[in-house]
Amino acid sequence: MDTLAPKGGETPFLKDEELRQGIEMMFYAYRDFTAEPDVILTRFGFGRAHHRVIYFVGRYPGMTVSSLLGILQITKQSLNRVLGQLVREGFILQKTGVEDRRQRLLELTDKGRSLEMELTANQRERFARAYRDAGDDAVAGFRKVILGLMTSDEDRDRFDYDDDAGG
Amino acid sequence: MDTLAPKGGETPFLKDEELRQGIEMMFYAYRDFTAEPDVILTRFGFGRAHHRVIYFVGRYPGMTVSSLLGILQITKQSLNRVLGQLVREGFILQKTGVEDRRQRLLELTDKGRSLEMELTANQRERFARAYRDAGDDAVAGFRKVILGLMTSDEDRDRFDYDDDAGG
DNA sequence: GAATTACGTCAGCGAGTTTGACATAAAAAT
DNA sequence: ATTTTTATGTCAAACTCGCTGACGTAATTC
Repeated sequence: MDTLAPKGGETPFLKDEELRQGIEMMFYAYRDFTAEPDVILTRFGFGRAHHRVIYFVGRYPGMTVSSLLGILQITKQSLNRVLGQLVREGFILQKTGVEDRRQRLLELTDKGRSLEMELTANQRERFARAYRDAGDDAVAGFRKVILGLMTSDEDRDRFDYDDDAGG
Repeated sequence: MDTLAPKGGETPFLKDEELRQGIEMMFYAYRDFTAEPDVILTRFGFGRAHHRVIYFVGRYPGMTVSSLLGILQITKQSLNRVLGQLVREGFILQKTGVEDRRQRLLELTDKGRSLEMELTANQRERFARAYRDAGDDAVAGFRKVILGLMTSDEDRDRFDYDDDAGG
């Protein structure tokens, strides 16, 4: 980094600068957040898409293909290439649903759980360090803001958030 | 969403649950954060990579190719296809450096700035809303945590952060 | 019995990344 | 002045990962 200075050094409008910093912080944080798992994944011939599938199946054992599609927001064709690979290679198990036999309930095998743990360990440590260094109040603020960045309440509701909404 | 409940409902270990929520919040927020610009980009036949280039060139006018590579952390071959496209189509201008004539200093054309504004408007609004709803203290906490998620001080130093580090 | 739902699959396309090798021009080092 | 390093660009091949569109099957619902 050499002669780099953000444009508008005289802060003609503080708000814009503040918001742009938000945009950039998201970029840098996400870039670093995914970098190390990506390295592990290449050892298995997998990519980031595999990570996401493994992560969410580990998180919600017995989840359906539909709900996974709803979370990832990709097409079933895109998912199926990745998911099929994980099933064929023994990382994920599909069980026919009991109530609705059309469903294929997904869960990790031991092999899958092992990879999930290795991948997630890094990201957990990253958050543990950031949370510890920032302190509890900062963490509460972080959660408030990042939940506010999401588009849908459906996603926000996955987290126990206490907005002023709760009467 | 149907019968989805995170594994470990009895919170056998609060920490793990807290950290996993962090991981997931990052995923959902980033997914939504990029979704709408992606739609605009397809109108121009561009992708997310073009957005990043346009954004950072707009942010740091006169930046070099090297520093852009340093920020994006991709290979020059990857960058060059995207960057070359943006130059050929008149969104970005390359000027030979004055001090170092090997450098190609990058800046947006009017056309480029116009697209940059359209793309960024959405993300700025998203942050404006999230920041406003969360309040100043929460924003300060958000910044602390998300800066802590980054790997390098070099990136943290792009932001005016007041950690206890500043003796 | 017909319509809908959950899931899968074949085929093709394109963006975006990678590695590796090579080329040119300018600057820096000797 | 020559050599080495730096900044940038380019050719080629491969792979991930998303997309659209079409079609198929089994199970459920109407």
